[in-house]
Amino acid sequence: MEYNFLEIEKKWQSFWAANKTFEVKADSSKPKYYVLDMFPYPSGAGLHVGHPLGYIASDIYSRYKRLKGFNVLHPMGYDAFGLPAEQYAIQTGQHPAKTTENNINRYREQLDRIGFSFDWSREVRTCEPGYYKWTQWAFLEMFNHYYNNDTCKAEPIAELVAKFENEGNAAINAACGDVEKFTAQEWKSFDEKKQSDILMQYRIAYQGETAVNWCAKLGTVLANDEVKEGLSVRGGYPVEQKMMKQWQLRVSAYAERLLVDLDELQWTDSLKDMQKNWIGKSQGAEMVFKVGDYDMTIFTTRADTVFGVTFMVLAPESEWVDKLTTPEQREAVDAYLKEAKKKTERERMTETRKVTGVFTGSYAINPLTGDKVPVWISEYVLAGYGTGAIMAVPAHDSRDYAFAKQFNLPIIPLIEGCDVSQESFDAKEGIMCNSGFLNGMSVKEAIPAAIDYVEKHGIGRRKINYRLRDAIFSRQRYWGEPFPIYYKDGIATPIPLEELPLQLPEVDKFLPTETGEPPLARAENWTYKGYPIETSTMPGFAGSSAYYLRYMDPQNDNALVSSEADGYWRNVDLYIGGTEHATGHLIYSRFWNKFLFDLGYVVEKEPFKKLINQGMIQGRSNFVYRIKNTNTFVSYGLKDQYDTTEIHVDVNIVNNDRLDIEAFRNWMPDYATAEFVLENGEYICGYAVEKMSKSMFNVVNPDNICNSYGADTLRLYEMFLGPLEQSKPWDTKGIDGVNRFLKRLWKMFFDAEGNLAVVDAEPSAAELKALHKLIKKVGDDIESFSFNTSVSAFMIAMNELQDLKSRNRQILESVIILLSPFAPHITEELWSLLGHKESISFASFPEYVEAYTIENTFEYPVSFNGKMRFKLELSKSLSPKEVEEAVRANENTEKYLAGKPIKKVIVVPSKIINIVC
RNA sequence: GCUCGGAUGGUGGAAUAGGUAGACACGCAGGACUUAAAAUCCUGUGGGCAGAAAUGCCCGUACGGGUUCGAUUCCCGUUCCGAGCACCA
Repeated sequence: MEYNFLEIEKKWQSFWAANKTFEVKADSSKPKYYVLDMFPYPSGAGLHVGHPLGYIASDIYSRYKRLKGFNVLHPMGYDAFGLPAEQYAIQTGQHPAKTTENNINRYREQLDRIGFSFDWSREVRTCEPGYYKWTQWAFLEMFNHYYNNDTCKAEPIAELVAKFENEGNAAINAACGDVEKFTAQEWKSFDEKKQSDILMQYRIAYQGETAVNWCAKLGTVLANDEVKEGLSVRGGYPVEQKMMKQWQLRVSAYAERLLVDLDELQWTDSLKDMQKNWIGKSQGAEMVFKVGDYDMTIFTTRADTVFGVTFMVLAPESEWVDKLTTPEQREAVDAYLKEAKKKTERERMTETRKVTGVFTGSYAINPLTGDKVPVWISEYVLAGYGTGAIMAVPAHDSRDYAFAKQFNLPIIPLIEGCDVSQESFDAKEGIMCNSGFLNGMSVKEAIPAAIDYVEKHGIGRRKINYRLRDAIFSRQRYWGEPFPIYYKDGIATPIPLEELPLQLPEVDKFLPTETGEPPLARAENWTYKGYPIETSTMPGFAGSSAYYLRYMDPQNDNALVSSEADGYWRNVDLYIGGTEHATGHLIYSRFWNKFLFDLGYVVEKEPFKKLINQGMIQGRSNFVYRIKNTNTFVSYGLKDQYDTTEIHVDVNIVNNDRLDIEAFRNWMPDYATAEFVLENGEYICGYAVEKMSKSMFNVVNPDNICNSYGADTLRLYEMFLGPLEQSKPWDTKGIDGVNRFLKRLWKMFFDAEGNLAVVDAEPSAAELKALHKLIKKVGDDIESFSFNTSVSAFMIAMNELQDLKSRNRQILESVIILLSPFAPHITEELWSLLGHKESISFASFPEYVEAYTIENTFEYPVSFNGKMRFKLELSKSLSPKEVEEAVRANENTEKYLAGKPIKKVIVVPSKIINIVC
């Protein structure tokens, strides 16, 4: 009987679907386990072999947990809103809903072939109204709440209004924008518009003027994590800074909790570090400098260096710029601002070392020394961080130093013995000098002492700043969730909850209007009760921020998730996905969850307990070498004898770096008449490891692998390739090894005639030892996500059992249970051939019995003075004294010792004996 | 520039409470079966030296030091590669 994987895999995939094998219910009699993959954006290109890596790992873990008796929730869905579908729609006129659906269907076909144990009855798609109703709902909840810094949680905006009516806002400690103080009387005297504007400053989802990343080519603003090196992540188009009024989420209010709660998560340190850096907490002080009649506040982490301030610097966008520019300097300042504005973010970054700036004409008074210092404007100060203004200490900050050198400003060293003639001294160490009452202190003492001093004298206070900015939440695009907001006389007003979802309207074109408004402005009757509805849509991360909650209760029309479902499933126990979401999705999702936690909708304050980042699978590209100006190709080993051009060749027509010459001639018309210079009768290709992409002709499609080797082989091979979290190249040539393993496993169950040949008998000690070694290894490996070494362990165990000619039923049944998470189809088939009616998924993971694996004799390698010499066989573990006697008694070792005395005996239990003589 | 992570045969990779480095697999070489090929099975395979052979010796985990009876593993320094952040005061 042959191992017919095509038939077997099809059979069991249908079986699982028909029997709903992997559908789960909230079942409180069993412990729950929630395994989640980062759901894919269904792109037009389909899946390549790199995509399923994480899904295979999570599937192995899910199937393992089921065998261990857990009620496992393992769902899948699609992150279906997004730019590529819309860009494609603009080019082709096809509706993004249509292309998205086609892509989803293609994805589903590909996923189904790999044999995942997803509960597809819980599938979600972020672009479906039934789903995005809850995205809109969460947005409105954020709109209707503010962040109370005293209680450290989100609270209803209605409660805030009540406080305003009673006592004004003087005593309110909330995360908010710039708001003037007002009394209860004043609040009541404000008109509706003014009150609305004030409340907007407090809302968690709010509309505000801010510097945004504007991408002209995409026609939309982007969040910080959607921009890399001044270019948009999607498309790679230039991005510029622009002041715009946008919807934002007050993520910054949660900065401290997002930071602190990282401690309890089982995430890798590197990912936690990335989030910590992104949140960027820094402790320092705010200090007030008088400039004429104004009090200008700055933020510093080096309060100790205030005696070395020789100038001040404002960000070009700072509101102080206008106030402090003197008439004489007005022209120069305007010219500078105009230049600065013209630059894209990209240009600013590449010119990072170029020092630019302009003097405002005003002077500030150093509050400690009383010195008069000039106030400058420069791009190196950021408007969005701190107060947008700094005190410059050129002796101890390299950026201030560069500026001072450029514009010839004084530099005062503050640390004994430091040399600031060539560069600044940035380290926080040394003894203070030139610093009044701080003289003689170490820097570590001086920082708090300086802050204490300014606090006592009312010139400043302790302050913590975060780099984490509020998330820009609107996009001027079509293919996203519409905002459930309309403008009643210019006042942003929510559409009532019971009227959600607000469905995405049809438009004639997916482009901005002639007047530059977003595509939704093209929709007919895009109004609510006659008032205009918001025309921006929500960004990609909106729909992916709470999808893990929706899987718990996907059909619920009355709540995002019922409290019963949430109370049972709680949060994700294991989350697997790429590291590229470290500062985007994984921050937003944590924020979103904490907000819902504050409101009592969810019971856990963190969404993802354990997180594994699977590495990327890279492509292994092949090259041919064309002799310049000819159509002749020279083999890899001979290419240096010619002047050649390296050309990518499709890896599918290369086998083991040998080019299939006929296939190459047929590959592209240009090569039909190609000539070859061969070595040993073959054309050898060069290779390189690169990103898997169409343009490099190194894409390997999982469907092809399933057709020629089967899904079980694909699954095993992807795991066998290397550690899960490491990036590694795909190379199809190694796949024969795991395929051979499965074929040999299959053969173990049958005799030469093809009949099932399993023996019912008591297993031998040797068989039990091989099995229990495997149980231990596989169990430990799965728990630690070392799937590559467990695949090896299966191969080793099978070799051992083959040597023993084992056909023992008990042993083989246990082996296939162990293997079933990795290779579910072949093991289901064998399980059923062995007479089991139920799916192998309902079997139990075999118990490990240590007694079977214990050795009766110990073979100790014996080393003398560290050099390995002999092996010594002992019947049991011995003490050093007993070992010394055994060594003396042994012919070999005594020969080496030749009567010399033994100084010391070191015994490393069950590993090695070292004799020092 | 700052913060992390990594470097082991021709290839992917095993092995860390420090204890026989190179498991397992690919590739390669040789052999069996076959008219032949595929498939399958067996043997060998880090480098060097000696030997007819069994075998023995030396060198080897990016490089240079250190701790230790003993280091791929721990510590210090260097080089190279990868990822993230990027004027965050």
